[in-house]
Amino acid sequence: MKKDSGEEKPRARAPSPLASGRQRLMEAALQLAATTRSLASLGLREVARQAGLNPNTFYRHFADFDELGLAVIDQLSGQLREGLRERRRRPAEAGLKLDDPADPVEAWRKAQDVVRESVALVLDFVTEHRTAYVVGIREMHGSSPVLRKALRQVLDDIGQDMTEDVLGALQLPLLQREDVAEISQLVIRQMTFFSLDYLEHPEQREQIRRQAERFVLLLFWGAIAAKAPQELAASGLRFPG
Amino acid sequence: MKKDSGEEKPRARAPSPLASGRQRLMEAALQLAATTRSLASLGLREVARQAGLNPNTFYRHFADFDELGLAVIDQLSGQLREGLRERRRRPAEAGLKLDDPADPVEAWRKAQDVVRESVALVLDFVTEHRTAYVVGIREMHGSSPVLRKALRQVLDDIGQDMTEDVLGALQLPLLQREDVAEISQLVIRQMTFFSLDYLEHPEQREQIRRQAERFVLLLFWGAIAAKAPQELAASGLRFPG
DNA sequence: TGTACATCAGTGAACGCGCGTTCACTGATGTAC
DNA sequence: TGTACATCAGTGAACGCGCGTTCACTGATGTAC
Repeated sequence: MKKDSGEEKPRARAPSPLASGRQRLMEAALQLAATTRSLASLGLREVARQAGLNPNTFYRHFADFDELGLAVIDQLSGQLREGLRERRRRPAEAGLKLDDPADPVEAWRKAQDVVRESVALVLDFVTEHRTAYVVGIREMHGSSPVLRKALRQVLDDIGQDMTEDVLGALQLPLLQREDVAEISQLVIRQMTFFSLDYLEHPEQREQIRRQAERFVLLLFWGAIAAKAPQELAASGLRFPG
Repeated sequence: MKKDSGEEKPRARAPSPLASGRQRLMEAALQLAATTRSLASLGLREVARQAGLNPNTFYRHFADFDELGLAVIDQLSGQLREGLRERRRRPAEAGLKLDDPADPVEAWRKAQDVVRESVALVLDFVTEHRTAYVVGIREMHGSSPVLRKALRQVLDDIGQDMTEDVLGALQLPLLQREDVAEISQLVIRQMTFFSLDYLEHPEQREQIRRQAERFVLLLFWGAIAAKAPQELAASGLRFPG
């Protein structure tokens, strides 16, 4: 024996064919959920057919249909959040210092650039991962409490990532972490609407992109003005547009 | 003959049993959609069973299942929008005049009251019409393009109602109609999240209510501060909270 | 007014079909010794 | 190293069941004349 016996059943096995049956079933389910109905209403045979497999092969990988649904959502969640994280890795922006008397105008212009880049990142991302995104949003409002909760959590996690990003990239001394966190959640949620509009109306993409940017800026502007209207007025900053 | 003949087939018939078969089928579908799956994935026999009718009776009222889906959404849309309209009818509030040097503080306090009442109205409404609301939001993100479009339209219509309300109840000389319309759409969309949170977490209702109020105020504050930071600072208004 | 007819919601039986699930089997691959 | 065995993804046939849909029928009610 190579190892002490009795610990646990040897489980290590070569992953072998990378596009395994399990993966093919999950991709088939995602594809069908995006184009036909909700995940929960898909049929076992329907999914197996789409994956090019015998209906019974399903049982080699999943005990029942719920298990496949959860596996799909799990993978999809990781894909959404990790995809966004990866895209976001870039040199941190120089800080926006609203209380820096040197050049608040230039600082605010830089903040606008950050917002513009972030909005573009999200919209490009949903375009690239359209299927996963559409299904994710759909199931977030679907009838399965488990999936619903999981996907709400994904959205909140993304909101937390955004909070860290903003705190890292911009120095907004007037806003505290909790203010930024609140705004981040509002922005992430609103972006689900902008994103779906963006996907469904390719001819209005530029307009939707601008609306989204304006919304984000409006919230930050409002939050800063709520904290310190005097300082904002004194800075001489102008809201864009 | 009682009337000139040939005009058109006489169609008038007594509505007879008010809870007619058609209505019972629609209510059964709505109930099932709220608790099990999406409208599109319901079965004809399933709905008939829930309605206490023979499966064939379905064909007396609808050609196919899509027709029932549309009828349900139609009724639901009217219920949502009309319900909100009816609740809103009340004496118009006295105006908020930010440029009125007399007492902008008092005017802003009144605006806060309006926001508070409006948010409460929406949250009470969704609690009361929970089934219709949940299904509506679900189908707005569902897989049927027809239903999706119809429900987005409902949301936009409600946004327009809100725009008229705000323009009627508050006098915000710094904001133009298009500004208010933009904010209204953002608020209505964000309220779908607040509303679902509100329904699903009864123990956090007061907190969610406050978050929603704060969001609305933040947007208006931001829009005013974007247009006229100097005037806002000069007015001496303080953002609540 | 009566009478014959059309309309319409609803019923029950029957159909063919696709579904989820079970069973017995194959063939490839990793593991024990 | 060879050999026997366990594991596992995948197959094909078969099952009983609920589905959507069709057909022929009923009984109530409104309309024509």
